[in-house]
Order: sequence, then structure tokens, then C-alpha cells
Amino acid sequence: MSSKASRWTKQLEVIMDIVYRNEFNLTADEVYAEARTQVPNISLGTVYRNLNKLVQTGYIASVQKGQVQTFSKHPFTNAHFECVKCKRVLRVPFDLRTTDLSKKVGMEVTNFELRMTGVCRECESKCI
Amino acid sequence: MSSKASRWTKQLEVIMDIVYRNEFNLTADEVYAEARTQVPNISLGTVYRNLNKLVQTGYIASVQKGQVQTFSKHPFTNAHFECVKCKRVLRVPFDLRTTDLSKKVGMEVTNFELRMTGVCRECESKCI
DNA sequence: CCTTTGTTGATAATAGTTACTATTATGAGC
DNA sequence: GCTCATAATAGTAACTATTATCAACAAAGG
Repeated sequence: MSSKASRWTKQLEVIMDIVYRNEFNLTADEVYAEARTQVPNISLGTVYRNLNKLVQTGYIASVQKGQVQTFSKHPFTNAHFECVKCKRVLRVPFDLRTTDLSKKVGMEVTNFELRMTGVCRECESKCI
Repeated sequence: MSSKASRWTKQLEVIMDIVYRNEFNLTADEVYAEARTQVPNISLGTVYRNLNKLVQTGYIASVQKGQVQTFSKHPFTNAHFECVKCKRVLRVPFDLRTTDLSKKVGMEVTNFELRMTGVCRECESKCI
């Protein structure tokens, strides 16, 4: 149990709400832009702080895309294919469960991402 | 086939060699430090340029760890568990083949990484 | 040779994220 | 409600990893 009491702020609520209302992965900047419509002078640092807090407490999940961190309410179904040529990241369907992974690694997996790399169909056919 | 001819330079060779001699994933900085012992005035930009070139041609693989990109000769067996508390990244054994993945997604998968997140055993027992 | 063009080193620039600090606001106990 | 300790905030600077820029260089082919 943590020794430091966590406080429920307007900002935290707004950020949590944005992630939960959204179906897809959001970057911190996207959350920031959305949050500013509700709390005009909210700071980007606050957005990062609260997003990371929510990840650590397990309320939301974080997935790395290239060099940017993204956040979503979905703690699963994250399989991506990244093209080494055009750098695009494509979502691909994949059935893999956190419960199965937890058993395999012997630790509680709350989220996962399967990131594959290669050359996408488009670049392959273009012979870039 | 590419239209621009690629040249085999001393720097490219040194960088390729470093990655191939090493069993584990290296950051660009680590490759840079090592490369400087052989080519004292090599530039960090050159290291990045060549590492990315090697990734694109498929000679080496790149795996994202947190916010840093790492490079390795292993194009497979990349399963990691990242703790959301202590931020450590642990390697975990996992059997998953690129050939099987290629079939599933319908594109040639040259490399993949299964990244799981959760709370590691140590942090779990400490109740941080 | 001489031209073309890929590569390099040095450095500036960028992107994403975190750290710092004075100020504000939350919430537990009165 | 009011007080007070302190967590959280806004604003901004700093930091880290990576990429872009560019003059100088070097290899390959006529």
C-alpha cells in the first residue's frame, strides 16, 4: 500500500474521461489538445503526469508507437506491423490473451503489444 | 531493387561488426562508444544513419525499449516484460516464429517484439 | 582526369518527455 | 464550515534520443 495519498483532481478526471471516451490509442499531445477544451490552461506536464499515474494504477494502458507513447483504455488486442521503409504502423488482427501470457511468464500481464516489422505490401510492390 | 547505389564504407563495416559481435541489444550510444575505439572521429549521426540502413536492408533488427531504440543481430526471440512501477525491462523466454507470424498477417515479418507490461515480481512483493 | 553522387563529421534542430519551482487546491481532522 | 499539511498544478526550462543540414570528402564510371 502506498504511503502518499493520491488526490482526485479536476484535471485527472478530465484526462481519464478523454481516454475512456476514445476507442483508439491517443498520444499525450492529443489528450492535451482535447483536455484544453475543458480546462483551457491545463499544462502538458500535468497531462503526462496523470497519464502515467493512470498507467501505473492500471486504469489505462500504454503502448509505444515508434518513439511516441500512446494511451488507451484497451488493455489488449494490440498487434501492429511496422514497415521499415515507409515507417507506417498498421493494426493487424491477432488473438492473444493477457491471461494466457500471464501464465506463460509467471507475472500478471496487464497489457501487451505484439510489434512486427518488415516491408508492407505497398512498399514491397513498389520495390522502393 | 533500389536505384541508389549503396557504398560499403569503413564506418558501415565497423558498425555492422559491433552489432554482430554482440549477443544483446545495443543502443545507438553504446554502438557509438564502441565504434569510436576503432574510428575515433566517427560521428553519432553516422552511427544512426548506418544502423537504420542495416535495419532497412534486414541485416540487423531494431527493438524499442522504453523510449530508446536498440539494435541486435537477433531477428527473433524478442519477448520483454516491462514493469510499470520500476520501469525495468526483463527478457522473457517465448517461442514465436517469424514464419508463423508472416503467414498470419500476410506480409513478410523480418522481426518482431512481444512487449508485455505489468508489475514485476519484485515490485509486486514490495507493494510499492 | 573530371563529373557525379553517396557518405561523412560536425553541429543545429526537432520531438517527446521529464524536472523544477512558486503557487494553488484537495481532503482529513477539527 | 475552517485550518493546515502537502499533493498537484501551470508554466517553463531542461533533458534525451533522434534526425536534418551542409560543406568537405571519396569512390565509381566514363
